[in-house]
Amino acid sequence: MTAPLSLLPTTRQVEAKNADLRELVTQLHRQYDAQERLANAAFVEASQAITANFDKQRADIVAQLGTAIPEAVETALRQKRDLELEALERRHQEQADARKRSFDERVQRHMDEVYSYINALATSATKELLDQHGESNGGSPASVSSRVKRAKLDEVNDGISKAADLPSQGDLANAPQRTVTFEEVYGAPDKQPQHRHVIVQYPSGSGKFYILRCDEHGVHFGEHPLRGAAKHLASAQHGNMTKAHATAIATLGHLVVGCTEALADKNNREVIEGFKNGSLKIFNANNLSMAKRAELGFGPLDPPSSQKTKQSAIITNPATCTFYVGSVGELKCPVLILPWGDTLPAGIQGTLADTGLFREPADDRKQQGIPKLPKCYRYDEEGGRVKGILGWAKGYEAGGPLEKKREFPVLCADDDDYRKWTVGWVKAAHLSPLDFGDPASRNIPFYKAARDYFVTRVLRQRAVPKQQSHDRLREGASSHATEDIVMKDAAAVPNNASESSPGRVSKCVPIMPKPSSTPVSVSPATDARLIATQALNLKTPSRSAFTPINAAGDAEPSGPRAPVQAMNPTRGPALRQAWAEGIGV
DNA sequence: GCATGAAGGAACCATTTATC
DNA sequence: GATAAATGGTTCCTTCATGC
Repeated sequence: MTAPLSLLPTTRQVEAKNADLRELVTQLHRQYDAQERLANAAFVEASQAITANFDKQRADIVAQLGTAIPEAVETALRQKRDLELEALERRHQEQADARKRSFDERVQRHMDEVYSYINALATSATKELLDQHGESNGGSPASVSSRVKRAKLDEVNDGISKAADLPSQGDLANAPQRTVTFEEVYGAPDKQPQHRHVIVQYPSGSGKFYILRCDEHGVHFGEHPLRGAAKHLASAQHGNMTKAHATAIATLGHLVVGCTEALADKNNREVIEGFKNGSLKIFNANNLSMAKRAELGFGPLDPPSSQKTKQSAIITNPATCTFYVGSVGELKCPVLILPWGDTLPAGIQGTLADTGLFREPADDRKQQGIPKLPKCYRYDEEGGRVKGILGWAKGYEAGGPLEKKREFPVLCADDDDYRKWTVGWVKAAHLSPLDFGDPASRNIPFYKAARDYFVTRVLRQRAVPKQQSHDRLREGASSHATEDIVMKDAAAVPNNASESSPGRVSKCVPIMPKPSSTPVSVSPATDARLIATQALNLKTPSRSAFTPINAAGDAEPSGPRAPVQAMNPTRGPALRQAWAEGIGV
């Protein structure tokens, strides 16, 4: 029995070296996490500063001029802001990548160094052990007590596995990479721990004590931490790992240094009593809201597996004046992302406000069938009336926890006749790219109408200077009467007597053809209202500007939408309901 | 054969989120 | 604001392996 004991100094050396590594890696982790939190906070702050600067410059100009800000200036300011935001985001990402690379390299360098050291020790000690038994047993390794040899080799390998983080070799998987002192767990008179934990001895009678917590997800466990941790590992957050207690220790265990059975009992009595009488709470970041999680430095909850693919492709920053596919289940149609201000680049004269998407917050939108304004924006309001979008609301900014829940103003290509298209809001999760050059895109409903619109109206606007575009639209009133579009401001136009359902206003606001008799006005918005008002007095097709096209089922007025249904017989109430649910219109 | 411990399933509860 | 759905932690139970 003397030979195996000769390995003990080696084991101690291995464990000492391994402990050093664990401490080092823990420190590196802490430094890295702190750096990330600071960098993220700085990024959010810088984003908000850019947006605030944009708002301020815009407000200053308006104050100086005393009139509405010129479109060219507005566009220039917006482009400048967008460029600054893009540059900021790019720098932030590059710096984050660099920090991660540096961290990984430092950890790997230390682990390689320790692994080489331990490997050399293990090789040397094992050779020495075998040599000793070879001398006393005629050189036959088989004569060595396999149990003793196995135990001692395991001891050595245990150290190796800790250093090399290879928890796949049976008992070796129990080796944790983290340590914590008993004082840190139990607390000291001058420093109480932020969270109290039950200490478990694992394996039973081994003299090794652990607390279990998941730092990655901010999850702490209650009276039965082993079972709680095992269940947590078996959840989707950890890829449905096994519920094995050894895995729980190896993955979430923190070895409590300086703990004895008596100390563990003392700690556990107090903690369990605290849990029972309510004086101690079990912290679980999974039970916090997304905003609170972000505030505390935890990432968003992993989406359900069924949503992972979908969410990974969420478009949170779609290009304006570009067609995407808006999808609700298997129902799709092209949608054109509208600019926040001037909608001329999208081929629509006027501004986003002229579309009628904004209504007074105080009015009863729900009763009138108009959707609530998305919460993702800060709105420019005057006298309770929304005039436009100022920027992203808190949490929805780039990199914010709610970025994926953004909604965007769109023109829905839901008819072959673009003059019957509607405007509404579409969620980021329901957007996907639309490639007009992809033959597969031809299967998307109204693909051709969208493509024609894009070529004849959007690209046309890009090809001519802005002022000319406005002039062209106005001049076109005579020569392209049925081609040009102005937005009808639903808020400004009274319900026409011809409405089949007075008081029921569409969730979507259709765009209207510009009549040839339209007078040229100074303000595009005013122009749009005038035209729209007159348009309602014209003998337009049976479809009215305020047709509740998304009204579900039997509630839908039969007259106004009938032509569309006749053109697209597949568009029944279910489809419209799906759209109403999906694009928030 | 019995006792014990571990693994895993299922029910229950708490919480968040989405929808109406 | 109410409700349903989804998710995760806790608890209880059954099954199985192991040691005596």
